[in-house]
Amino acid sequence: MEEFKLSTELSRNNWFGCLTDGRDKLVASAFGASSKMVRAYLTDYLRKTSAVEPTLGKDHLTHEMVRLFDGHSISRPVTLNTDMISKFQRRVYRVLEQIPRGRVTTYGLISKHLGSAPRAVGGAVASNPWPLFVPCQRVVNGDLTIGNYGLCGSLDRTGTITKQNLLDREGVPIRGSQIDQRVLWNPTEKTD
DNA sequence: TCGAATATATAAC
DNA sequence: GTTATATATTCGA
Repeated sequence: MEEFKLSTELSRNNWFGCLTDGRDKLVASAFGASSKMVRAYLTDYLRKTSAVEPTLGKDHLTHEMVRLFDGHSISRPVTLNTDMISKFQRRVYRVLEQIPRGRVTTYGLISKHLGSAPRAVGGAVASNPWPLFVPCQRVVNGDLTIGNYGLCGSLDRTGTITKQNLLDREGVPIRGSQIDQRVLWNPTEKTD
């Protein structure tokens, strides 16, 4: 039976957690105010498909999360374990990975690009298993307000604050709760 | 502001 | 299997 490892780290007044498989591929990540929330969320995520409990350990990936949390880029590439996600999720996350740092796009633009619907895209973005590594914070409302952000599965006001702070540290210009239209990125743009 | 429309995922038959 | 219900949305009246 395959081994999974759960590692956590306290930094910036937040707990960061990574769930990795036997080949050190990232199965899921999570962060939030309490270690209990982060651990519970990740073990629950694992239980969705596998009946095993992860072993506890250390991993450099949590430190990469802190870098991303600070608005920096990661220092070495990460391999994602995509076994648990749907085909549609894959299509959506491929778009998210192309949004440049310091810019944002909207649920509506992504849905147009994929020939889907905004609400369906919202669903896929909401179930992003790799927050920070896959920058779902860069997807905002069509009117360029911040929009929602779930922390360990729970949606509330603090999630939106967290999302705004993440964008701010990435260099996204925000006045009040309005994002500057100049940093809006359209998925049809060439990224190559 | 409020309701319908839309695609996907999940729970419920 | 098929049908209902719930979404990190959007657009028009």
